[in-house]
Amino acid sequence: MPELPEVETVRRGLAPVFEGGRFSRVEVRRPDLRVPFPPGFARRLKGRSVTKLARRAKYLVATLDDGASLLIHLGMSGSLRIGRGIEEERPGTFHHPRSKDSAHDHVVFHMEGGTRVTFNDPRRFGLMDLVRGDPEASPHLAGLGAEPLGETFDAALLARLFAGRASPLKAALLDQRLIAGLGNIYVAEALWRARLAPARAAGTLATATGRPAAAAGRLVTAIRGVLEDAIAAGGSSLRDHVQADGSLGDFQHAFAVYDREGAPCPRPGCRGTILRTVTSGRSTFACSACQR
DNA sequence: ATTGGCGCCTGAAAGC
DNA sequence: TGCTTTCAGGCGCCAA
Repeated sequence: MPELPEVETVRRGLAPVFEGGRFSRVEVRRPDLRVPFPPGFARRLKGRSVTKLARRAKYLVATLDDGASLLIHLGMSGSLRIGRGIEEERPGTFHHPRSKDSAHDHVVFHMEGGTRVTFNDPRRFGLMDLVRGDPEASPHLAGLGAEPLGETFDAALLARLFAGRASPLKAALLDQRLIAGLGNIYVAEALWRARLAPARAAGTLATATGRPAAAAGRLVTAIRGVLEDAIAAGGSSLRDHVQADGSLGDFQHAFAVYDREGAPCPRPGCRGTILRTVTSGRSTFACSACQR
């Protein structure tokens, strides 16, 4: 759920608070999320300042002034709230509308100056870790594939990654070891934009010599485009979010196929209908007419 | 070595 | 109306 665009939206909302800020105290209200907090988590954060808040795939990476890094993954239902005093607002997250329940406020970062950042995660699929040295070398990030918004992500790279793979495009795109940051929603949207069927073999995007097929270029453009559009929409939802009912962000209204089973395909001239199929127990949405 | 499937976890929605 | 069941999915793990 929080996929790359949602995490980037959260990063942008949180950066003004974290960057240059210092943790006066960190409250950890349970021993674990999806995995245990590392030993001494709260103690090691206390007194540290954040020099930079970055994003890698779906991870937030806060660089600390002692050289360590705080990693935060939102899982499926994680959100971060910024507040001081009684009032709090969310910097823009993908969370459940009524999950404001403080019973799920698992971590509270108290910043010097009085601002609070509260991590809420009803389903506890999120995780936090504290790693020393280069965070890219940490177990969480080391195995991640290409950053889809990075400069090196192009048709040639995609063709190399997918060459020889018999697995469906959908599975290949969801594999974080190949391309990192896409989830079920944006994979569906990107494949629709590229007019590619989810079940098509990933290897068909490369020629026999390993060069990119035309479809590889379309897919790269589609991935970048859908992520950029979603980030732009998430950003715009930030303002609304303050008075918010907890909606996803504007981009949900722009879905072409995701969660639109039975709807007419929105592609001009296409008379197809959006179909929902289930693969590995997961919903897949696509137009059977224009996606090949 | 890849690739598919399961289960974690909770709340919303659908079903009876 | 109220209870029960299903579904959502990121990701680690296991199995074929």
